[in-house]
Amino acid sequence: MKCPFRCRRKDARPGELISAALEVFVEKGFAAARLDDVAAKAGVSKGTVYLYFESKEALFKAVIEAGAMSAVEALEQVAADGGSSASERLRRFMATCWQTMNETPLGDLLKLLVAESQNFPEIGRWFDTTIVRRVQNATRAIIAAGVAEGEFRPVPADTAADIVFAPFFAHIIWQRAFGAVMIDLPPPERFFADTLDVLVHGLLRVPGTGAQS
Amino acid sequence: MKCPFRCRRKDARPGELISAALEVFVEKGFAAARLDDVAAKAGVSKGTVYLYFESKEALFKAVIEAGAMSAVEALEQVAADGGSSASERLRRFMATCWQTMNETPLGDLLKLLVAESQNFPEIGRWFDTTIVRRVQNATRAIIAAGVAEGEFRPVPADTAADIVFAPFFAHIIWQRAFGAVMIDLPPPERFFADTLDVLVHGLLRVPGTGAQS
DNA sequence: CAGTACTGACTGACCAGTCAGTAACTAGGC
DNA sequence: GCCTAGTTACTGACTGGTCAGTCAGTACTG
Repeated sequence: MKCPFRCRRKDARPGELISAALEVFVEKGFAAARLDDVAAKAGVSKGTVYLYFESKEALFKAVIEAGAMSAVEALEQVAADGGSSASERLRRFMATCWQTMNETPLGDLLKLLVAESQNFPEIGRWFDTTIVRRVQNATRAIIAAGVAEGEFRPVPADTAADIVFAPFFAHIIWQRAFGAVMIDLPPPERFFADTLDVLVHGLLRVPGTGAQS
Repeated sequence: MKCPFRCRRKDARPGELISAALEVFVEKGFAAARLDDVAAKAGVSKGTVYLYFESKEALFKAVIEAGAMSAVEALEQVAADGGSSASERLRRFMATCWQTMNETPLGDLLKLLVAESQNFPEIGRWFDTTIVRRVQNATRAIIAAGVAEGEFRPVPADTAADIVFAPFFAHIIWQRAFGAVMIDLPPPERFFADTLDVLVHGLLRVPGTGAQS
């Protein structure tokens, strides 16, 4: 179990390399990231990277897939949730998304994709079908139900879903792009609570009904 | 005036190079952008780039500054606008910001900065003080006034300002990152109108007052 | 013909990707 | 237990391609 130097751990390597690569890619971007840095961060030499991944691009794809898959599992559970009111379901769903974004690498991943998807359109498309559509459809369904039941005022569900998601997306990206420079960003919990409050209030036909905070 | 080939136009070059560079940087990112491509797009050879800019990084900074400055001027005018109600002022201010983002290169610039600011923290800081603070403060002032006059419900002005801005930021970034891949994004005008409607409704103490669309 | 805007072949650095060599483990014979 | 031959995870010096940055030379201008 103790491996001071040059130890052999075939099973652990891919995971270690992927998480090291995620860090470096998020920090530098794909083009500026050096595989020597990734290897060093994972405690191996560059040659080892090529034992487990075909190329830099293959490593990049593996990083995206690994991160996204762990996130999809977390999101999967919430879809089947049949809670009381629409605003209640929306609150719970958004809370889970927010948590997933911040506690899994999905947030970092999103920032990485925003920066790089122009150079990797296939990955952008894959991300769209695997993650974005799923979350979008779930949000739309909740809002559409709320509108149908008369709890929400008659907003177009697809646009409203985008609007609900936007502030959280913005915070995730902004934090990761400028967080180091702009120290006075609001704390995540407060941001989440206040934002959801304004959004739900904006959707409700009878204001004050779905309030919580 | 007509310059078929190898003509001399000292005054026009910097501007041409900057706008060519903006395109290439936005498309590829700083690290992956090649100066040969920038030069070709501007209709000159790579050597010419170095007659007007010290280095690739200097060109990058020039791109940012040129784009941001043209935007600041456009925003400057709106601040001194003393229009009727707070929701009216907010609508007008956001409309100008939205227009500036889409009609000047500021939107492209923002996407570029999101992708690269980790590698250029000074530029991130500069952008923060020159653009972000200004817009943020203007938005906060409008919302704070609306709250003080009782038109808006008592939300924290700083957080509310971030919330108002987020959807537009998100749309700008999303469009530029994934626009080519996801064809069914809402058209900008409709997105703007619907979003502002939900947001203003969410802020108002007496719903329906500040409506327009 | 003097001055200058511009060119494009060249250099040197950097880095993705390779591969001959090494160290760590394993199985089997004693 | 100890040696040994075979296997495999890992290393790091090396290669080849790419590209930022240079500069001697060219073509246009007045």
